[in-house]
Amino acid sequence: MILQGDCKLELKKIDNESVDLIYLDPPFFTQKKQSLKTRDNSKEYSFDDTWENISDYKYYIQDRLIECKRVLKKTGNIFLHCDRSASHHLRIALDEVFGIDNFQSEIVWSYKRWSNAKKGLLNSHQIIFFYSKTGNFKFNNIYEGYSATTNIDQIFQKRVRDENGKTKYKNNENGDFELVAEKKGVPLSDVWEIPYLNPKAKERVGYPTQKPIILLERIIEIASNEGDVVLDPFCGSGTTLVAAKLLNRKYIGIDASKDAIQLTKARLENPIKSESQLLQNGKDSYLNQDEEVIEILRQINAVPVQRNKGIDGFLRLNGAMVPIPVKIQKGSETIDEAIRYLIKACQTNNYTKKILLKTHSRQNQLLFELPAQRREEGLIIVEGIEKFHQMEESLLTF
Amino acid sequence: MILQGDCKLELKKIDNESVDLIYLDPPFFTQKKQSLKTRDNSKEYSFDDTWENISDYKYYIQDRLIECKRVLKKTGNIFLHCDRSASHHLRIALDEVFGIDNFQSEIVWSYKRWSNAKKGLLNSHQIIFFYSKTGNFKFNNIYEGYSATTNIDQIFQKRVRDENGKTKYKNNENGDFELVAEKKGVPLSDVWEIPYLNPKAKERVGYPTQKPIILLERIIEIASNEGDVVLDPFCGSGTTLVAAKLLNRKYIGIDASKDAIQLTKARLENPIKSESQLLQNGKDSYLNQDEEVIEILRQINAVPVQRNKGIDGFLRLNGAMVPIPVKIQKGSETIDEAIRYLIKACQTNNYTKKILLKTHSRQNQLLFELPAQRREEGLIIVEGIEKFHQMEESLLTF
DNA sequence: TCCAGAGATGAATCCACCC
DNA sequence: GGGGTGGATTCATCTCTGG
Repeated sequence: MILQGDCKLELKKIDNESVDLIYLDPPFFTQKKQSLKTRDNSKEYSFDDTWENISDYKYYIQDRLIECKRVLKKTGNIFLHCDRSASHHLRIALDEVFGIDNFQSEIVWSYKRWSNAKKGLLNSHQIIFFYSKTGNFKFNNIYEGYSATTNIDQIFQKRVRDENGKTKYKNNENGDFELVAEKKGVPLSDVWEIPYLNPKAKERVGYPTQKPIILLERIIEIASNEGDVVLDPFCGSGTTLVAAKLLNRKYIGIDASKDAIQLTKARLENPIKSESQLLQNGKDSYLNQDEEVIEILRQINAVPVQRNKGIDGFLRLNGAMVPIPVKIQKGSETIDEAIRYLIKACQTNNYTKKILLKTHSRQNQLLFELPAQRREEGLIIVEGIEKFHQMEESLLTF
Repeated sequence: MILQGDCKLELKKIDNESVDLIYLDPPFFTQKKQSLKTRDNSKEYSFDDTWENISDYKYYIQDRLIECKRVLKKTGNIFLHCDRSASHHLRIALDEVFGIDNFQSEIVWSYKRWSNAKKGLLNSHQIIFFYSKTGNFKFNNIYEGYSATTNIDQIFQKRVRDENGKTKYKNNENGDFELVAEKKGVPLSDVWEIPYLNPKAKERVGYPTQKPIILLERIIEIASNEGDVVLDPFCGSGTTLVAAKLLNRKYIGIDASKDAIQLTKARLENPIKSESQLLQNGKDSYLNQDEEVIEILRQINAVPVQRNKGIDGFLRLNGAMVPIPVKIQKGSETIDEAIRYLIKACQTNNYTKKILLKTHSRQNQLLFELPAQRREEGLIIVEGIEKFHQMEESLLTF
């Protein structure tokens, strides 16, 4: 079900205690108008969310939270996605409406993001508060694997308390240990590292602040079951509803904007979910350099580059990375091959210099001479790390 | 300088605008008395922190924050380490004392922790608020390496705006790109993954809520310079002061407890910092299993175990891990060697069963027969994955 | 001195194309 | 066709300028 209008009014159409899970991503407390055009410039979505002051904003949210509480079942849960500038006020509103005792978690959604020139730390997380309606709330535990540093042997051992009341692992009269029957794994943490929705992702529909489907899926999975009713009173582009549909939950979405409603309906008919390489393979799958190369790069104080066969790193000058690419000749490469890879990788970027660090020479390469054409292209061959350090100053001019 | 007493009074002894950096880890808002004994039970540190209600607590903190603001230089910074149950109230106190505009960051300190049986998400982060006294605050940018997925070639390119005002990378008449001079790296994020101080770390002095030195070092590095004055009005075991000393900052510590002051003084004379393997080598260094083994474990639905030469995993029954260790015979191991490793790894834990999955047999092992003694010890040799699946039901009884 | 709006920023990561 | 890599796109941005 999708409703258009202010959720304060629209929520009144929903029965008492009929919803299992609510996710809200309310407008932020900003003092300026936000807008963003879609990629093809066909549409402009904007928020005209200006409140006089923070307490107006708090009341605005609180009013709607009260309605949310009414429609929520006794076993229901609510997740409030917060704005960094007002999260503390929102939590106070939640405390007042749902009660301090029903606070369950402060979830940190952490991600990597393109940076900006801001003075200070790069802002790369958002907060989601998780409250329940009562102490008897639905929750599906998800377990993850143990950390590689965990001594898994030990956690199977039963424990006892010593004379001071501290627990220790128990061993029986033979010095052996007694075992517990089973371990389920590590419960899901409240810090979630989920990649930010990439600017180029197909999943993107051109709506500002669009959330990754996988974030909503996780919330829906832990806090509701199949067939349950999921409500999003500020549904925007409809990510929550798409996730709910994919997980076989019923859904109710509300938004004040006609455009948003239209977009949501279209998305529900054809839900697209990005298949993130990063999520599927893990970030380690991108690391393709062997330790030897990393070590040489460290010795010449270069920044390592992954994801590129022709360039292994860039040089550093006064701590900053400068556009002078370096390739380290691999054990399996002849000098000719190494040159070819490096030149190819540089062909569209006209670096004034490119450096090949020779690490070995085979019999048939002793007489190798660098062709004039290559020298013109700025290719410099350095014979080993020691030589590199001798030449370093001249190499770093460009 | 180290002062004993309530910091509200002791702070009055400090001159106006004389401190560069303040870090506070105030007592938490709990309704019960906290206490913890040292490892050898020789001493008991306790907090008698009970406030009637949250607003009493807020005023208690706010009073002290006002004094903090007075002693802080105009270029100074303050970091407030929060308790999860009161962080929102503390931030409101900070807003009131330092001003909303001087809010710089909400830092998330995230760590792995012993799990508990709590229903819901495992609570594994703490919040530190970072406020400055004015807009002109000290800040040392720290840059980190680029993500492995970043296209480093590209970020060296200059850009222009297209007709719609969107930026794109610029190429000149030849189709080549123009380059920017240098890149510094990725600014430090506001989510810090720092291992929790291990209960057995040398660094531990037996004081409750002790923080890792490295956490304090990072704060001190980004927000002050050498020779600056660092103040901790609730210095506890003195971690802040130790970190300040190690980084050549001057320090002032205040604590109400005589024991805490004594401990701090002792620590300052002989600062010990854990050399965490985890921190130095990164968590990937613990992953010592090759992909082949991981793949076999996946096929037999076992939980992989790192950090152990004799046990590669534990079996799973109905999704939960059970205490039946498995070893996968490696390509380089004879069956005898594999048995020896497995038995050795199991010697202190009397697992009723231990399983060796044979993956290959060499000529001289075709006639191998399991000695009776080994069978008594519960060792079962399974010849390959297919065989494992045939026997699975019987293997999983114990 | 303050505020609004223009202009500069900068790396993450998915997509699409190319061997 | 499948792995590799060049390219596109983003900002509930951030900073700076000018009135």
